[in-house]
Amino acid sequence: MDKSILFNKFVSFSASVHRVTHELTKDVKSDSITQVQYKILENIAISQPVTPSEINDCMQMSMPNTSRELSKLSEKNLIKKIGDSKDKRKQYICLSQDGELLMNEAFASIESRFLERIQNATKEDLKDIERSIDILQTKLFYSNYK
Amino acid sequence: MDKSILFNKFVSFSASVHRVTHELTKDVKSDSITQVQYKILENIAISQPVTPSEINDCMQMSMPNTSRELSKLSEKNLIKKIGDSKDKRKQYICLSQDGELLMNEAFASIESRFLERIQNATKEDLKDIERSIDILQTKLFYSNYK
DNA sequence: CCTCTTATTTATCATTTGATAATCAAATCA
DNA sequence: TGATTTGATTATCAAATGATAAATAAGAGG
Repeated sequence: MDKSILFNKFVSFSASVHRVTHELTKDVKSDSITQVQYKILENIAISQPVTPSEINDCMQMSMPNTSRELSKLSEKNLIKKIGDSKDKRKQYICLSQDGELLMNEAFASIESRFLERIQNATKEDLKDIERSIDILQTKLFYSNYK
Repeated sequence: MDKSILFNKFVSFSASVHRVTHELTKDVKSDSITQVQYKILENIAISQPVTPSEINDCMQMSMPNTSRELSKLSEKNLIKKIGDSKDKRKQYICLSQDGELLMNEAFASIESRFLERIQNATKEDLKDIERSIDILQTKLFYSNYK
């Protein structure tokens, strides 16, 4: 098996994934927040509660910038900060009610576009898609760190 | 088949793809260019020659901004602009020698990280991966427009 | 030839993002 | 206790990006 060919397929495949996800998520974010802020909210939504440092690591930005964006999200009442009772330096970030609402809407809109995209797929196709996702997720796009 | 479950898998899958490609491509770009400029070069590298408008569509930016970034790449001698002999409004963009060099280095570095990632995969795994990519590319991450 | 459209560029602007240094307060540790 | 480390914030700055209006210049169609 020629791994170079596989690499080429990988390159064009990930380009496709990026293009399609961009298409699906285009304009779903409310105009009141920026792209990074939306990404942060997404991050929080998926794994809340999180500490600013964790967000920081995932998003690969610097602490001062993370902090700044979190403040902005806080001002907009989209997140809540909850102090750790043990270690008073730490905080836990959750979505506020408004934040939950915003993200639910966003996800709903993405899901409906997704369903549109697979509307013509047969039962067989869907099975294939599911299996393929599972395979790639475990064998190629796995995570190194816990 | 529950399409909602599939949607959830899709969400976590595309997050994985983004994370992994980010890992593979992290720091491969030379410091002399910005992130967008690198993306544009990637785009050109894959489908040269391209017109500014085409880049524009793929990258989903506005023409004035595309034009600006192309000029910058031109100043840095990373691309060449070739006029269309028929339609003098059109141009074709290619990588210059320096540009080719830069992108070859980048791709080589990405490829070596990619190979590392699949180094423990068996022949069977590789076959599975390849088939899965093909399936997803045609059935899920297909392109709508030509 | 005159208009209309297309492909691109120039100029300008506000906003977002990234990076750095300095500060603060709480925890840890010697 | 005093020094150091950790988690987070504030302030500031330069650079990158995005958006808009306006200009240019060449095709296309009547």
